[in-house]
Amino acid sequence: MKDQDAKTLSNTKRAVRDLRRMILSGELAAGTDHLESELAETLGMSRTPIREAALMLESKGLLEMRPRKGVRILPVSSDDMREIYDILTELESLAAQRAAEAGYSVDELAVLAGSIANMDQAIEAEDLEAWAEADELFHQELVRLGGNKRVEAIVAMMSDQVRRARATTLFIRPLPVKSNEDHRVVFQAISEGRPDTARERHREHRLQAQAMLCGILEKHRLNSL
Amino acid sequence: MKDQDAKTLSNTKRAVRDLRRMILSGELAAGTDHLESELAETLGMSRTPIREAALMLESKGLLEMRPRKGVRILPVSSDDMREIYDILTELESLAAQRAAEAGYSVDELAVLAGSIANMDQAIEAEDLEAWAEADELFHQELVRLGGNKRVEAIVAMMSDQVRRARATTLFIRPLPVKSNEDHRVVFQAISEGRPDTARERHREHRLQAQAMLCGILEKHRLNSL
DNA sequence: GCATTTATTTGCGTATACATTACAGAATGC
DNA sequence: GCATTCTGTAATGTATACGCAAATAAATGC
Repeated sequence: MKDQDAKTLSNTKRAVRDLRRMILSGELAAGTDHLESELAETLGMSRTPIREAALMLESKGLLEMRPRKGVRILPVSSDDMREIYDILTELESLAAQRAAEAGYSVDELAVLAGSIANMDQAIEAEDLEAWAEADELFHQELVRLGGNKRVEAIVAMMSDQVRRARATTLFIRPLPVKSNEDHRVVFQAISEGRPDTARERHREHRLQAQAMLCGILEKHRLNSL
Repeated sequence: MKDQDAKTLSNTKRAVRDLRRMILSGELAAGTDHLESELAETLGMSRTPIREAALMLESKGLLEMRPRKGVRILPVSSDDMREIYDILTELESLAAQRAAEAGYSVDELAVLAGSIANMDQAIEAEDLEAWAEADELFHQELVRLGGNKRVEAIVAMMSDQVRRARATTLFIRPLPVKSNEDHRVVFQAISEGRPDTARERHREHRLQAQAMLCGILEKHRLNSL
């Protein structure tokens, strides 16, 4: 098991993990305030590791520490979503390009291929949760193949901020059939070593996803997820 | 004055500011280790705010906290530089595009124009320090005009990591005459509202800067700045 | 009754003390 | 002489205590 909970893991790291989990799951709702001492009690530790964890999550953009008001779970507006998707578009396109340039073997592209297969399956079964998970893995793996650790870190950060919003929009948006088509084309370009195509097609893919998502958010007046 | 040192500023914030300053100036050299207690004594405060500051600077990529070894000032290799410039290239190009789309007035572009003028002056006077400062301002203002706070934050972060390296390469590199030409072209495209041109020209500008800088670093075996 | 001032409370920032743990070096067994 | 275990120490991780400043409640003057 990976549950080295009270064991090797420091309290600070546990706090980071647990708080992040609670934020992403909505247990700590966007826009709500929480005293350091409350959180400390909830997680069964003192304020010190809570503060340290909060500091880290603050620089990851998940929350904000305001003197006397407690830590505030940051909501994500549709404007925020535009900002985030703009960044994801640029950096993931770069990753796609670099992955295509790297000339990976079929073997090395196995995870990417697997996630595409899983998305296809999920669509067939109309299992949106499964699709979302596979989609997440596809993008994560794509970025990993891009070979830029900093890009990886930034994309992971942005993805965290997006995750809550996606949970909401997942069941409003149209079935992502077109999306799967895009993934296949990008994959093809990478495996055939065509950087420009990979970059450009992935870019278009992301721009469409952004337009769709922000469109939904604005239409439904979902403004602080 | 902006020196609200012991006054309104908390110790943690002072520590962030001072440590950052010490790292960028080289007073805390890349690759060196420093105990929390040492730093605390140096800055005249207890370990608590030092730890909090270190945590923040860690997530900005300037240092690393390793159990028992102290705080390590992260060196920047030429590979790191490639990663960073790849990101700067993408995000600044986006900013240039967005700035051109925004249709700013001459007035709103004053800072940008001013920094270009300063660079011209600096080149004429062969004052490289002054040129670097104006160049920094140009890029910072460009990103600000792009109107994406997150891009601004990321670029600022990456710029911090680059700064030490530039101090070293500044006097090895050729006089940045071509660079100034590029800035003018990008500025022109922005003021005339031509997003594609702004984006593409700035992209080329950055790619050339990257090639030049990484070339120098590798040639001179400067591998941990 | 309203405004202004004064208490009081509450939560954070920071210092400090303590527990923990990884490493170094000594000591012991073989 | 080598490996192994033991023990001491140094630096971190965490709890706790306390002062202070801000927010709220109470009280006083008008």
